[in-house]
Amino acid sequence: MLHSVCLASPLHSPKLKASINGTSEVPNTTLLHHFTSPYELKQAVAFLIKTNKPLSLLPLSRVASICALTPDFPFAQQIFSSVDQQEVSIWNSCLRNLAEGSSLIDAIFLFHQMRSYNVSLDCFTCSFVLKACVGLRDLLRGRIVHGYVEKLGFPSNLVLLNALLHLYATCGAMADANLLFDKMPQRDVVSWNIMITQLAKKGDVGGAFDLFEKMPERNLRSWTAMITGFVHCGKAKEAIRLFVEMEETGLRANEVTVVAVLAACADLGALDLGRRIHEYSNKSGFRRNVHICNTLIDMYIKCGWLEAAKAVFNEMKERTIVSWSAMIQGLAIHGHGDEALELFNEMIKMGMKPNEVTFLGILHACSHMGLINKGREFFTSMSRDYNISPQIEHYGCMVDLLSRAGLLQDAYELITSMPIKPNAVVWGSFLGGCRIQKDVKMAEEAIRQLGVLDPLNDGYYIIMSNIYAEAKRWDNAARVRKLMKDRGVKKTPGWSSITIAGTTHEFVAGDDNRPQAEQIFKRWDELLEQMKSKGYVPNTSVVLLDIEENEKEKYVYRHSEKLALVFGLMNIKPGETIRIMKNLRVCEDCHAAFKVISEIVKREIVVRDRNRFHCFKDGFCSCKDYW
DNA sequence: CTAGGGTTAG
Repeated sequence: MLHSVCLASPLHSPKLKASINGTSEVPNTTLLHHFTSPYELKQAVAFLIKTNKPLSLLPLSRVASICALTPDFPFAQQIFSSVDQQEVSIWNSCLRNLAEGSSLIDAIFLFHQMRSYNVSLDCFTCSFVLKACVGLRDLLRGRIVHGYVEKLGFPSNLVLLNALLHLYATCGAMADANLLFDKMPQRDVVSWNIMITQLAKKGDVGGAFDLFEKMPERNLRSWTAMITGFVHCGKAKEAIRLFVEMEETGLRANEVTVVAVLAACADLGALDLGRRIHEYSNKSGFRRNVHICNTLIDMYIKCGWLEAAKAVFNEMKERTIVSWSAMIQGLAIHGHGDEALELFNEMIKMGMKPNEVTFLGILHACSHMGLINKGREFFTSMSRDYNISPQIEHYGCMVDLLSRAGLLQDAYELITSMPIKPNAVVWGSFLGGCRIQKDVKMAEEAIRQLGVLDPLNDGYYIIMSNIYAEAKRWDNAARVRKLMKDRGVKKTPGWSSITIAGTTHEFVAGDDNRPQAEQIFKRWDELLEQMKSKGYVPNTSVVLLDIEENEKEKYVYRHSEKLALVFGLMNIKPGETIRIMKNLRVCEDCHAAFKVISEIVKREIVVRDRNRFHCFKDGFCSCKDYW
């Protein structure tokens, strides 16, 4: 009886026997579970046939994964036909592994194998292969799968439609995405979330918010997507506002929400909220989440609290390249380039492989310390030793490094010989160097290029006119300002802000129209006396107007960062660090003044400008006056 | 427990 069953089973199908012909060795039974190639699989099958055992003893998912991408696909099919499980589901789980791993191309290939060997596909097959298409941004292949979805008869499966929506939106085919979204027979919260995320990613945060307001129901992911969207589009304040609103609805932030809100805090320099979120995160058990830790590092760095960033970094059990790069970059912009380089060495020792961002931080560190040769070495080393070819940003850093250090000729040669077309940032760095070196001729070359590359950016005109003014070439300075006016370029108003007890106070230059304005001016006058006795002399060269010297002094005394500082001295209790943010670069006179003031008032003053941090303490600045 | 959406450093 047993014998006849065996005869009837596909075990003894002639085809299968034929296909394992040539395997003469009798395999070890361990091969039944540990075969790693179709060849070994065939030995295992031969063994089973010879010993009259069922093929179902084979681990089927292993059979599938070994044959999936080979010409032995039909061999696996024959095995599956003898077992009590749907063939398609075995291939599907294999497909899923590929699509969720790093072999997306293989997932696509397996899909085509399944097609050509007539496996009857189901929704899951389509779903998994769509995931691979999205990961590969392979819109064309995705459209083909879309065709199958229609043809196979599940065109109204909501999960699949959402996967297709995701595909179109992610691959930039917003027209298709919109069309699909509009004609979907029904939508759920996932459909809306996909649209919101992708619109915001494309910069259409207004469109995203429209949908967010319109959607019938929102879940935590909807809020998170919208908060992330605002942050991504540079609207950190809106992100925070939305987060507060979300909390009011009673929803609790998860890890991803926390990352989004921390990123908003980093942008705004909102240390108080950042600390609150940090506490919340710890209380919620997110302490070990690497994304969160990395974002915390960035947040503390951008809020000017380097020590807190270090503490988070040091406590991390596992670090990724992002953790290291964020910390290195943070040390660099805080003026601790030496520590940044040490950290880089430590990282290399630990076997961590640097990437292009890591080198950006390193070059930054060298640039801010004037380490020309070290910078050059790293620049060479990155492609030679780490196989990372420099991007435009790295060239920008090098041009900054060289020109800032006075090597304008070298910088110019680098610009004209670089294999990528120099952009405005590169020429802008060069122009900045020209200003430090007071090289009018080179600056004129830079501004010529910038007039084409980025004619509406006010910063470059200001620097140029500054260079002329410092050379006392008032006519030329005026000409640049007129050029600006003719081209309709508006000067970005400078502002400084300081946060006291959760309220942010913004100052613009000459601000006399606010409460406490009189007291601020009075306190400034007192300070000025002390400053002068310590040798402070106003540096009026930063004033671009051709006016009387004492008029110029009045201008510099009312710079926004000075007003913010005095306001802070009056309202923040003694001993506490004063943190100021500025949207432009800190001016030279303010820089000199802050050094003296830090000594007089015996407090630490941290200023975040648009490029870096200045930490003033005991009469010195962490940038060592090289910025 | 075979499927779809939100995350970090420049």
